[in-house]
Amino acid sequence: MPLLTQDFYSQDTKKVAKLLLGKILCRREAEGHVTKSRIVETEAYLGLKDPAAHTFGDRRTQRTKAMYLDGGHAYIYMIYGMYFCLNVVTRTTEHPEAVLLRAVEPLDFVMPRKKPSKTQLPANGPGKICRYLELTKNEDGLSLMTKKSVLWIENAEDLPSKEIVTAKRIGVDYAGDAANWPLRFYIRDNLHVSKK
DNA sequence: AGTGAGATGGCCT
DNA sequence: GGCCATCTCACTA
Repeated sequence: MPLLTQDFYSQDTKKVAKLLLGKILCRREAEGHVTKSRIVETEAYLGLKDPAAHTFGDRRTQRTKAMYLDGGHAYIYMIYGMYFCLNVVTRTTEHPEAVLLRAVEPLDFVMPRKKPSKTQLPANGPGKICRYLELTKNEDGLSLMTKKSVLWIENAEDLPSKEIVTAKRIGVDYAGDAANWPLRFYIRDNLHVSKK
């Protein structure tokens, strides 16, 4: 499958967040093997005018530098001192916006016969994605638009809109009314979506 | 099944 | 010093 290009990532952030559902996140391991996962849950962060976004009010800091790159780069930051979260930067340098990846479905996943264990559902949360794919600050700012990178996203067929559920974002209660904005998207009935 | 605390560090005022 | 775009485990019942 072809990679998603600059044109794709430059679009409206909310649109990109929806379109990313079902697309294939690819991670090249140290040995050259490529781990592939399907994106099943995302959240849009609308930059300058979004109180929940790190770039709210145009705050340019060391941490948010990658958000000011063109669309199609990774923004990875540390949270709670021990986890990392992976975002896809959208739009252009004047619009520091991004899509948080909240959950992916490992493509070699096999439905267990009995009860699923925690280790069989390893990437159903933003911190768990980075733990699963071993992503850290080292990968912050990397391009997602070339296979020469260690991280990229391949295209896949767009999902029908009835398979997409829209909801409030998680963990942003501090952001006032913005906490209620419908900017979280996930694939209906997908087993790998993060739990409430 | 539901609640609560602790881990742990960088960023921001 | 306080607050996080989180996760896990221990505790109640």
